[in-house]
Amino acid sequence: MNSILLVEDDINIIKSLSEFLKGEGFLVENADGQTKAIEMLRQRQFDILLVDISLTEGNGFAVCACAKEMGLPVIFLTASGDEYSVVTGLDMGADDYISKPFRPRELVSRIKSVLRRCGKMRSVIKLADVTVDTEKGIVERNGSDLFLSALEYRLLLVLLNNRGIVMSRSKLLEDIWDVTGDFVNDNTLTVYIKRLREKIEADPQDPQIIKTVRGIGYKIDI
Amino acid sequence: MNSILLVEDDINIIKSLSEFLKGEGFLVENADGQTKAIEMLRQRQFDILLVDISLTEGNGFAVCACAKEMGLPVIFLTASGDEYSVVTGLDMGADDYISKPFRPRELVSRIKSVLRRCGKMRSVIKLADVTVDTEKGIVERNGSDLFLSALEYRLLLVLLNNRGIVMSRSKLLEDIWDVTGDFVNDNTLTVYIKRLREKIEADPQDPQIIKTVRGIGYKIDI
DNA sequence: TTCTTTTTTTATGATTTTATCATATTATAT
DNA sequence: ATATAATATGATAAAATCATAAAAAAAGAA
Repeated sequence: MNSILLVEDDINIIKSLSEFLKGEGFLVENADGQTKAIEMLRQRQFDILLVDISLTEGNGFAVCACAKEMGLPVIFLTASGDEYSVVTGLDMGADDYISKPFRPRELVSRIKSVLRRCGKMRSVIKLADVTVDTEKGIVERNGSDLFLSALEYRLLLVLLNNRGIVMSRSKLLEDIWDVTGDFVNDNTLTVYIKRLREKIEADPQDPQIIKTVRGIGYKIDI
Repeated sequence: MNSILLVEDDINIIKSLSEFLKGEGFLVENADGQTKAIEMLRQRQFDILLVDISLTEGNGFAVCACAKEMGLPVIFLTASGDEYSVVTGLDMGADDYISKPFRPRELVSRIKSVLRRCGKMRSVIKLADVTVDTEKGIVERNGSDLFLSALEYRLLLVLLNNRGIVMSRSKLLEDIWDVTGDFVNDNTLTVYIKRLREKIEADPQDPQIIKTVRGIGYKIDI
């Protein structure tokens, strides 16, 4: 889970954007001005800085400089057509910029792209004593590979992408086997859950990672 | 529970899509034309508008404008490759669009994303000391799961979708057991109300959440 | 090819949920 | 106060769901 510091003075944008980014799996903190932002940068560890350069308090360049000092990637949010700021921003070492109004999904893909580019994309997820590295495609316990098959891995990823929420059998079938009807035997999923549990659960008889929600499906809420 | 107004003139799409969306926990109402849609928008409260811009009656832009006036987010359903409409639609203030044919699940994730973005995502509902998280599919008290069965949960959702208004026994039977006549024993509902109360009410003998409206049905108006 | 691994299907037993019945209780009207 | 209708409750049979084992089919590797 990557953490973001969002510096923005428009309370509405803060609310909606940070909500959206959280929904996308990021850890988001807000600062409504440069002073506060710089303070937060010093106190905590962030993976990326999103800063609105049309801030009323200063123009956002100070936070940017501070972030750069700490080796943090920066994305600028600009008012549309603010060419001057864009140029200056990129000169300042901003890694990308996006002009308002933008589509949140577009922003997310830019964030991911920047994180990936500077090797900050955190793709390692811990589930109890099991580690899933989605970048490398490896699942391990105590450093030793658990050797999941392609389908087992895919099943784990789908559950992981929806961590905390119940995935119905039909959704899982659809996501993993690309079927809308029932072209694969419904029990196939059951069998795969068993196989996956046998590999990743400490005690497959009493699964702690993958929980069954009877009548609906399965979930990971650890 | 988020409510959706679906504006679409193809009866087949209306049926299948609204059925699917209901299954995803949304409250769905349909309008088969712009005039009716605008009327409905004025009468009731919705959280989001889904509109097919290839409507035979007008092109859907009028409803969109009306929705925007009311601060309602809009998603366009477009015929594939209808780029002109897409551009115009986004200019009109549509929050997203999806082109047919689309996978229903894709639509759902877009809807959720838009709702989240504009802070309208209603997924956590509090009823006295009970919390219902419709996104996660969890009902809990003091952080501990109440483990509702699939049907108990569905019954709770239907009542919740119609919070404040009395649901007649026949309507509940229709919504939950998909029956119009009396294929299920009428008492089945009574029994399930009891079971649900036993799990969610602090004192099942004196229910505070699910109220009985004698002669009609049940309601939640807490 | 032959052997191994992965994927899918089938079969079976245990468990939980669901539907129904019988009966008790409560509310309303006469 | 009593009769009647509506709802609540408890018990039980039927059905659906899930876990598991094991075999068959398909896909890959040696």
